[in-house]
Amino acid sequence: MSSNPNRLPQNESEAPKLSISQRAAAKASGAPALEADYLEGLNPEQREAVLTTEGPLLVLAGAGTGKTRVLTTRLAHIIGTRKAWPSQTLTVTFTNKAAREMRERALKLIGPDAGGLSWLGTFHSISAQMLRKHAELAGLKPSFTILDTDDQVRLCKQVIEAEGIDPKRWTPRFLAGLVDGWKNRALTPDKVPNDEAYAFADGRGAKCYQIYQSRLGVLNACDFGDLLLHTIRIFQQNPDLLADYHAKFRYILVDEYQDTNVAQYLWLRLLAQGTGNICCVGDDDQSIYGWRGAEVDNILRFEKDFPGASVIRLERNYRSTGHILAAAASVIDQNKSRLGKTLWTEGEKGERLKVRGFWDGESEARQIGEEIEAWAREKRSYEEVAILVRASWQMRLFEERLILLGIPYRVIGGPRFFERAEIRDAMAYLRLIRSPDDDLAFERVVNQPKRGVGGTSLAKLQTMARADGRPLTTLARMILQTDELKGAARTGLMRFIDQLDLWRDKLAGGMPHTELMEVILDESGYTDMLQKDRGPKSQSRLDNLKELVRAMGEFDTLEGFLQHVELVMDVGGQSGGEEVQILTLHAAKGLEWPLVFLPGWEEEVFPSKRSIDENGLKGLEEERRLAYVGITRARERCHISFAANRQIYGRWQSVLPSRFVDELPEDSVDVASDTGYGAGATGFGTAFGAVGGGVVEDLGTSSYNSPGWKRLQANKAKGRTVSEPSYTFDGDARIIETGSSPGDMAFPLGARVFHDKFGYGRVVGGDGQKLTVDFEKSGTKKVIATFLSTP
DNA sequence: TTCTTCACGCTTTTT
DNA sequence: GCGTGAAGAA
Repeated sequence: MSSNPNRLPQNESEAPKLSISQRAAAKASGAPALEADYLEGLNPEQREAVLTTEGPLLVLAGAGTGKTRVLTTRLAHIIGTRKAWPSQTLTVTFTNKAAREMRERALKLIGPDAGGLSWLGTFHSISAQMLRKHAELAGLKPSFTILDTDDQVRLCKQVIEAEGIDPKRWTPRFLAGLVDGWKNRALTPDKVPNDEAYAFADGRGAKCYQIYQSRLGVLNACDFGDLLLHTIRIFQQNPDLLADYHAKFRYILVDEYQDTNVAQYLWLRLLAQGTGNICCVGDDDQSIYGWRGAEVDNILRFEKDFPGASVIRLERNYRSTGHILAAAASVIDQNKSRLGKTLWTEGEKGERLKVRGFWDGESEARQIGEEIEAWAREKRSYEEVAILVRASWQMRLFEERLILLGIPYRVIGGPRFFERAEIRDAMAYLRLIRSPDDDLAFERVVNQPKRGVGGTSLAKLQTMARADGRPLTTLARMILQTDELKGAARTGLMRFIDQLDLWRDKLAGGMPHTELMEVILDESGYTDMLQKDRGPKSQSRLDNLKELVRAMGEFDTLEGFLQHVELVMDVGGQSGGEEVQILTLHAAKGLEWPLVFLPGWEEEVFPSKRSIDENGLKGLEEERRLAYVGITRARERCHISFAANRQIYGRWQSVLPSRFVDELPEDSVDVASDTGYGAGATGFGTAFGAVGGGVVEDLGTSSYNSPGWKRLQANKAKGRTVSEPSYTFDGDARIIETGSSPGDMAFPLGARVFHDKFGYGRVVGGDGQKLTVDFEKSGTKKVIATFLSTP
């Protein structure tokens, strides 16, 4: 190795050796360390291309093919061969977590002495970094604040009220969503298409957006979208500045390219115009963030967008068994718009996937609980197990079950630390001390805890502030000079302003920011308020505030802490030990487990009804990619399940198996026959038999057009064993709601039934042959259904 | 101003 | 079924 670390090596053999643990082994096998350790499985041309390609490069990396390895290895190679210094590379990810992991892995390869990777981060953090340098070019002060979703919505509310729009008809949340969507597509207020502006308050959409933007300017703030948009505009309007960045960034690397939105694409394209050395890694089949602006088209169009681009396909999977891959492939193959890859493995075919139908969510959870116990009996660990659900409300049943069984588990996701009300309140106090002009923070805590400054006083302040163009704190001081406010409002506001001044002085006087936080919570009465609240949540709120103080201690200054938190809305989570993981499919991207449960595969739950309603085929295909992501998380075993009846928002509903169940390949799937309910048939028939309730619901109307019925017939035609709903009904009676306690019939006691003649009723009895229903209105008990065969 | 009551609506999640 | 949020009551 060269003794002078600052001398640029003349050729690759002189490049610094790589400090990776397996280096010795690699050497023994005669292969250069990098390739042997990290790019195993690529053919020689691909290896060469990943490491040395100049110009645009797209790596299409299927699930489990080592996507991140490709990116880190390329980065390390560029730095290791001194094609660029670390500071001359730009590496972009979507999440802070991904950025952290990338940094760790890259530093392992290039060694910690190689210099900081100061331009490795998320789109937003890198944009913020740039924007703080050139804030004045965007009409901002470098100390601008970054608003989070909550602030955004509140600002939208103000805009709506100021415009005299009915906030019930046109909700602030909706406007915030529209603005967000426009920003994702890099549309400034003047560029919003007319018809879309009409989607809000009869054509006032673009105007509201305009006002929202000018309010942001006054507040010296931007939202997340602005971080990118301002940067893009600065680049467009200042070619010489852009040229500086072109000279600076010799290589650009992008992770998860399929998740980029229009703004991010433009941002990348501007920066890549310099060297053209942009390497994007992604998988079109794993694009699951369309609903927040990701454009799969970006990856589909890559070769057009970046002329002369090379494309590499990584299709060898190192993660899952053959059956799991076959199942995933068979599902994703139904999607029309995809680039197309075929994953393969040299590993075992492994176990077939299990598909099971259950009567309801409880029995599904019960069964999954048993499977996990069996897994543990095989001396395998709980942390190897994950339950992946479509929506977070589905988690509850599993939590309850695992608690009952005493199985340790952890829910991943859930409310973020910095989004909790108490944390946001505390943060608002800090923001107000840092910048007295932060109106949103002022509004948030001026009456929290209660100081007698209620809606009327605040509204008075706001109208005056708006007329005057001055921030709320300034106006509060002015109004206190007059006798505009009386009684509690006046004393409360005065005390608030005085306290703010006092705390600000303490900070200026050198009080550590952690101590200041404690003082604020104490003197403001916030802690008192929580301690007096005997609610079930108040203790955990107090704990959270303690945790906040602890987290603040990791930063030297208040300013450093605030700037970090605005971008990274998360606090370093404790990594779990021996725990089953429960998480959403979205949160599972990028992770893997030996044993994966995929419950709740029911039409309208997964694929989600709303997704299809709102986005049609596009929505459905995204749901299908979600199914693909789910299946490919499994290394060894994968259990898919669905129920016939499910409680959604407290209401019982009959549900049908997801169409994705049908898309699984028969050869790789076992359908269990122990579903218990339904008409008790076997094979795929069981699955659909169990769903008899769903078919029955529509009896007499459109049941023969329902997807469940059609599939039942199709399966019958294929010669599979199917079970048809085997009961006749008196009139047009239909099951509309089922009880939760399964009796020994297909329709448990308590099932709610509707009858054309008698109205609503509940199942009160039955003997496997007959169903007796008590009708609420008429008071008559009547046998309405007779089973042709005993279930 | 604050407390109480009813209506509503409700994916997925990051920055 | 539950939490939020806005309208009415003390």
